[in-house]
Order: sequence, then structure tokens, then C-alpha cells
Amino acid sequence: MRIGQLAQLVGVETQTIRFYEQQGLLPPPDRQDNGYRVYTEKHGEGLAFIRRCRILGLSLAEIHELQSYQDDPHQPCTAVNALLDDHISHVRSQITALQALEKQLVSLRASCNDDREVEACGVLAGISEGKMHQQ
Amino acid sequence: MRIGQLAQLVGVETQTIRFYEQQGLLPPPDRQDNGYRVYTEKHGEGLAFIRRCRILGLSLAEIHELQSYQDDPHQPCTAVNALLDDHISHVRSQITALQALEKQLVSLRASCNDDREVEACGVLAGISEGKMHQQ
DNA sequence: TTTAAACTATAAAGCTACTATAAGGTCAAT
DNA sequence: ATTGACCTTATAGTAGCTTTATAGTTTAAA
Ligand SMILES: [Zn+2]
Ligand SMILES: [Zn+2]
Ligand SMILES: [Zn+2]
Ligand SMILES: [Zn+2]
Repeated sequence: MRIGQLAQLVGVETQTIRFYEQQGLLPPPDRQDNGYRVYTEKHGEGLAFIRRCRILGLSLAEIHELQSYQDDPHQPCTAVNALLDDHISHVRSQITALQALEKQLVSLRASCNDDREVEACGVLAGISEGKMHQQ
Repeated sequence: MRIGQLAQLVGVETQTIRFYEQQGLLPPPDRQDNGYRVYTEKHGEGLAFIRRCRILGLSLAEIHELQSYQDDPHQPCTAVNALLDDHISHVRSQITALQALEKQLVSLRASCNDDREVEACGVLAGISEGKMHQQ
């Protein structure tokens, strides 16, 4: 299986596959005589794993860490669970921050209607005068 | 006022100020004979504006756009309000996406306890087997 | 058979919004 | 004279790719 087929199978671009290889997330495949990469099913599974991790918002470093745990399967999985817990709390704090941001933006938006000149725009005035709840 | 003082006043690093100048967000200040930048109060206000926009999550491009509106103050402020509306909906869709993500992560986490081996880890199994709600 | 499309390869740059580092010039005080 | 704090420019690094450039290979059509 060549890189293009693998890419289509998993739904990524070929460059992304090369990029993961370069980053040490995908093992370097064998090469044909012409230098073309040849992939196996294992590679397909590995790539799909990476993609699902990415969809879950895990960083490449976190994925790397998960892979290292997979490499000795008889360790307790505490670290895996902890990694996910950390990630969840990270996501939660992002949500909290964005919700606070949304509140600020909405109140800023409410300070203007559409029938003003830029000079008198409540939004611009609100930003300029620093009428923002700091944090 | 030199760059260090301005930086301390507004609470940014000097490099950030030079960076904004380079990006066309801050007008190039006059220079002393030795080449040092000299800033006025106007620059201070401009920089504070930029920083407050950044705190609101606006991109440099969006800030640039806002500045262009400020440059002719007798236009209607419709575009300003629209920019903010767009940004709000952007923030909201981020929140929605993160909440969906959190749900996925929590359910994934629930599929494991701390007393397993990596081999049997519910989290890793969940990712590997693609038991994820796509999207 | 020639040629063009589609594929592969590597290397390097671009994206965002900075931050950090390097190497050096300026200025006040000691 | 030298230290230290400040300033200058230029360059690289961060994350996770995407895009571009340049070139070699395979496959299919004309
Ligand atoms: Zn994380
Ligand atoms: Zn307005
Ligand atoms: Zn925005
Ligand atoms: Zn587990």
C-alpha cells in the first residue's frame, strides 16, 4: 500500500503522513526500489489511532506519551487515565474561559445598535475606554 | 517615552511592541539620534487598544480591520458591529465544540478504572477501536 | 511512442502571535 | 575603565500542519 492509498483510507493528506513519520509518531515504512513508501495494515491502525487522538484534542506530545505506554502493556494504566484526566481538565478550563469571554463580548455588543457612526460606535468606545471586566 | 517605559505602562514586552509595529498595527514612532524609538501618548492609547482587543480574543487581522474603521469615523458602524457578531459566533461555536469534546472525553474516561494493565485499559481500547462519536 | 496526468520524493517556507536568543550599540554611574 | 541597564536588528523557535518548489516515477491515453 502506497502513501496515497493510506491517506485516502484514513482521510488525511499524504504530507500529514510524512509529517507524522518525521515527528516520530508513525514508524518509518519500508521503501520500494524507487524510494516509494510501502505501508502495512499496522501503519493504517497506527495512523487511525493518531487521528482519533487528534479529534479528541490531544497534542502530538500527548499522543507520543500514549504510544510509549502502549509499548509496555503490562504496566498499570494509571498514567493513561491520568493523562486523560489532565486533558479533560484542560478542556474544561478552556470552556470556562471562553464562556467568560462570550459574556464580555455580548455585553460589549449590547452597547451599540446599527444606526451610529463609527465615531459614536458603542463597541469601539467600549474597547477604547477599557470598560472591560479584567479577567 | 522610550520603548521600555511604554512596555511597562501597558504591560507587554518590548519585543511585542516592535512586533506590532512590524505588523502595521502600531505606527512607526520617531527615533532619537541614536536610533531609539520615541513614543507619545497616542501610541500608548493605540497599544492599549490592541491589548484589549487581544484579551477579547480578536485576531491581529480583526484588529487591523477595526483600526481601518476608526480611520474614517463618519462611516456607519455596521461593519464594526458585524465584526463583533462574527467573533461572538466564532467563540460560541468553539464553546459548543469543546463541550461536545468534553462529553466524549468523560465517557471515554468512564470506560476505565485505575486497576488495570495498559493492555486492558478502557481508555486506550476506546480510542483504538474507534468507539467515538464522529464529530 | 510520445506525452501528459497522476503519483511519489525531498526540502523549505508559510500560517498565528508572539517569545527567545544572539550579537552588538548607547548611556549613566561607579 | 567597566559594569549594568537599556536600546538596536536579525534570526529561530513554538504547534500542527499546509503550501510551494523542484524533481523523479508510474500509468494511461493519443
Ligand atoms: Zn491535553
Ligand atoms: Zn457600533
Ligand atoms: Zn474572531
Ligand atoms: Zn486505563
